[in-house]
Amino acid sequence: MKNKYVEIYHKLVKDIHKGDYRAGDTLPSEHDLCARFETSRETIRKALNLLSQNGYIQKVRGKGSVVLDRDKFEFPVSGLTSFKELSERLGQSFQTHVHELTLVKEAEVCRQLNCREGSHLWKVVRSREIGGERIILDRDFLRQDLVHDLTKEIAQTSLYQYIENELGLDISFAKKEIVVEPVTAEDEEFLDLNGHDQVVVIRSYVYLGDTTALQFTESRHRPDKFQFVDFARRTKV
Amino acid sequence: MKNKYVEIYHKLVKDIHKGDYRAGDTLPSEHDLCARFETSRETIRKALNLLSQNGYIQKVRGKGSVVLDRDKFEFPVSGLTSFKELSERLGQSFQTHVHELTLVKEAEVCRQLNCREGSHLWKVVRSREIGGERIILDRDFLRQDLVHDLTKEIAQTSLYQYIENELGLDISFAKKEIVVEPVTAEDEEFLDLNGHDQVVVIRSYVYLGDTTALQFTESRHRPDKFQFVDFARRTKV
DNA sequence: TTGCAAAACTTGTATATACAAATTATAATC
DNA sequence: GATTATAATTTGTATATACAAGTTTTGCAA
Repeated sequence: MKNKYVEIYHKLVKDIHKGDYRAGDTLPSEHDLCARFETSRETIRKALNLLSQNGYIQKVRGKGSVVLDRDKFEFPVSGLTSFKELSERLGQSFQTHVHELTLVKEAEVCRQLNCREGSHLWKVVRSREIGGERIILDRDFLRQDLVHDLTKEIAQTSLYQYIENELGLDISFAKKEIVVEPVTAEDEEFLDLNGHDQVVVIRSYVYLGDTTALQFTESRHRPDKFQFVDFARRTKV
Repeated sequence: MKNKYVEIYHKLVKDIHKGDYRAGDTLPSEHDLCARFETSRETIRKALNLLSQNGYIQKVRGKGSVVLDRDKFEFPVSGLTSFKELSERLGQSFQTHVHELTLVKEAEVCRQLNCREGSHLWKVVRSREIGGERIILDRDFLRQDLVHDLTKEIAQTSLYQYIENELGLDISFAKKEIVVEPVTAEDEEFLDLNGHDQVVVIRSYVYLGDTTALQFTESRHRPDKFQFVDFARRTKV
């Protein structure tokens, strides 16, 4: 909360969620916002660009910044969101079971994370229980040279929170892939599959701000409980 | 191609694809790019921000703009990409079958597109054949007050191209949802399901630059041929 | 009242400057 | 040679100005 334009962004997001501005309304003009926040127009425009990128507003030249209806996609699986953040938004009772927490050497994963083939990786296998059913199986591989110590308690609460807040690592971006695959023996062991013979698999490579790879994650979801919601802007060719 | 910073963005994208800059390299500094393109630093920074948003580079303070490895996610299903653009990238033989092209009144869809309940909608049902198999079923609803005329030929080639280039409508953003659902009778009729009893469903609402809703699309994919690849930046809380 | 033109307003682009913060290269010192 | 301090390089933030382009409002004239 040190940058002025990020602060203004958060303030405006809060105002929209509060209902001060409703879908279809226009925000105050950039000029007015300059006066209100006592700052320059470029700073206001940086804040508005953040709102635009995250699907809160659509800027229309000559008109203003029109507030969009985000209700329908208030499922933030889109960005880089942790299971804990997701569950909290859902408001449902959830539970994490840690099935494995070991140091391994996986040459293939090492190669994809750009670390030495002989180096150690944390392997974490967790199932996620929501509403009494185990519907998500997470398999994580983390570079041990970046995350030295890891406990069952941390794996049970929030990996991301530990990595970002405790270790101070700067998680910055991820590449992810979503596909559908047949269930494995491990899926059958740790999930309540309810007769399903396929799972939705989200594979992610997570990177730090200095572009070093940190983590590979495979998140396996029971199909009937899976939903991915996204806001996408058309990239003009 | 009128804006300077968009032009610079395209030039740099082309250079990266050409191999002038490889993954791990740093681009020339902002100062150097100013000199090369004979422009101001802010203009260069706008171009670099586009590269960053689209996953081409990661900016590191004090260091420079590091080129990322986009090879693994060169599947542009992520943005707002049409089937035609997708197929061309895949380089495979593809074919579109138009099964239905009618004017209908669907109160439910009208409501979600924010148009009068009585107004007409184009309903387009198409199957997509790739490599000899019909694996995608697209069901489109378009507002007829915005797209007056529609022919089978247009539906067979590219709706987006017609809408953007011929009609001059400015497609700007979309909300989309990805879920897995059981197959319907229509799926069985128009798709080569190959024994699958579930399909991946992508529902999208497409909007114009002035925030008016244009289109609702339901794209149903055979699970084994479905892949969604995404680049996501962590939105700092 | 109606219609048109002008003005005012709003966002978009381009440029310039100053300083902060992080990294890297250089030089000096031990 | 190794370490440390300094300088140079590079990106980040904040501010300011000027003009372009699209929309809305105003006001004048018929």
